[in-house]
Amino acid sequence: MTVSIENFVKTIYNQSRLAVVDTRISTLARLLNITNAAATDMARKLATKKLINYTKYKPLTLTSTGNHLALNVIRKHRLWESFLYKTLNLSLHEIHKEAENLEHFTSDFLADKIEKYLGFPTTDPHGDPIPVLNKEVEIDHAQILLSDANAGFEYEISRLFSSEKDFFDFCSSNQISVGSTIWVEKQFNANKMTEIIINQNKILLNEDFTNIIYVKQLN
Amino acid sequence: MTVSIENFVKTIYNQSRLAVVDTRISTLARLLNITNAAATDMARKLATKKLINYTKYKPLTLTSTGNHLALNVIRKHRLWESFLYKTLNLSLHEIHKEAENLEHFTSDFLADKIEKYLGFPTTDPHGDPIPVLNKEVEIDHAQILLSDANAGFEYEISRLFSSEKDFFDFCSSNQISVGSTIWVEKQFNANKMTEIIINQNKILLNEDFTNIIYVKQLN
DNA sequence: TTAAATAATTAAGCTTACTTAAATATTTAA
DNA sequence: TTAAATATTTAAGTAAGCTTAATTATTTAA
Repeated sequence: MTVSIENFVKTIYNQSRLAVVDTRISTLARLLNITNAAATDMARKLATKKLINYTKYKPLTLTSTGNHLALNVIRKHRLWESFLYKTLNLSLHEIHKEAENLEHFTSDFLADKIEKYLGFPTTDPHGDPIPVLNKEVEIDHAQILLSDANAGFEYEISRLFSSEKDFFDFCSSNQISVGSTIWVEKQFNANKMTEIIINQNKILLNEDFTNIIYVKQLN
Repeated sequence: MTVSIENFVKTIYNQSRLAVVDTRISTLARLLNITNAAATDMARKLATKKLINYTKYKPLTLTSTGNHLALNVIRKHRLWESFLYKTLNLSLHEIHKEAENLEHFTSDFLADKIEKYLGFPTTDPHGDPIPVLNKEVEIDHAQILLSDANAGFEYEISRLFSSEKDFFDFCSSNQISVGSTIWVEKQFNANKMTEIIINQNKILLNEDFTNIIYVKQLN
């Protein structure tokens, strides 16, 4: 499989796991930085390879083979992130950028070695689950979006689901990291903002951020 | 730079460092598993990019830019080998195979981090020197080929210069590794074979092997 | 409910890195 | 020293993964 194909199925997979599923040609094209025409071409090609289900003008879905391929790439991505984070102490954004390249040039053999070295971790440093070969990724039901958290409760940050440098820079300058404890002060439902207190500091987050921060209620 | 270009200049570099320099089109084509026609094409292209000096029908040489590129790729290769060897305990051949892919998708930033993690090593687990950015690789004059060693002396193995699985399998099953001590029993000059004693075992090596094993005389 | 906006598709073309086949140059050996 | 062998180059063509431009389908908003 080529890098283009791996990135295409990986993007479909990621888009199909969002709260608002969006696997339209134009969305994939935008995320992959290619034209709609190129995305349509690729869709037709991957359909003949039985990696995706494709009906003209309809959103794309992965076949079970395509799903398997996507999970294999994502597994390697998250194992690399974990490995580089542990050994070289890179930042959350740095590990993502490097893993984005390495994921396509990693043998199953090497991925297994890394997995073993790390002690078979279940999540990467962003809190993203690391797929286990031939197993569907399970949803952690104890975990909810910060935008859905209730005011007046304490939560632990469990996942920072992003690949944007700006977001990670914001997180690190506000001590927002996986494992830290926060107090949800107020949900401004009208303007979709959330006020939290972290280490005595009040922060107001808008939905762009509260929709990618996952938390678990404490006690 | 593409993978094809990086591998092309890397191969020229490696061929130009052999005892018998051979950077002819047909040799490069064979080593890169492409046709002579493709190698000629690439030679013409890289000449316009000022990476190589190319005159029709003549052996290829690297420009200083080409040399720099080759060393950068080789540096990443050997840093990866060292890193995977240390952390994951892979074999000499396994680290080579993985590094062969990873070398092309490693940022300078990541290479620097690995180099620092390893404590700025000067050689990789094969004993191959790790180039330092913007410095020419120095030849270790204390080191000679096993084929040039003198009978009746003790040597330390300092480099196993190969990428062949068969060679590394042979080495590991005969306890030949970088750092081990050997006794050179006899040089059969007529048939280009060398008899050595290692851990009380006599082994007869032919020139294919004694021309890629480097040693340093002890005391 | 239909016109306008948006999205998706098709068609034609480009670049990279190859291929095979044919032509030409260089090297080797009788 | 020249004929044969080998090496290199040139020419034409291919597949992947893109592009732009034009066309067609779908969605949205008046």
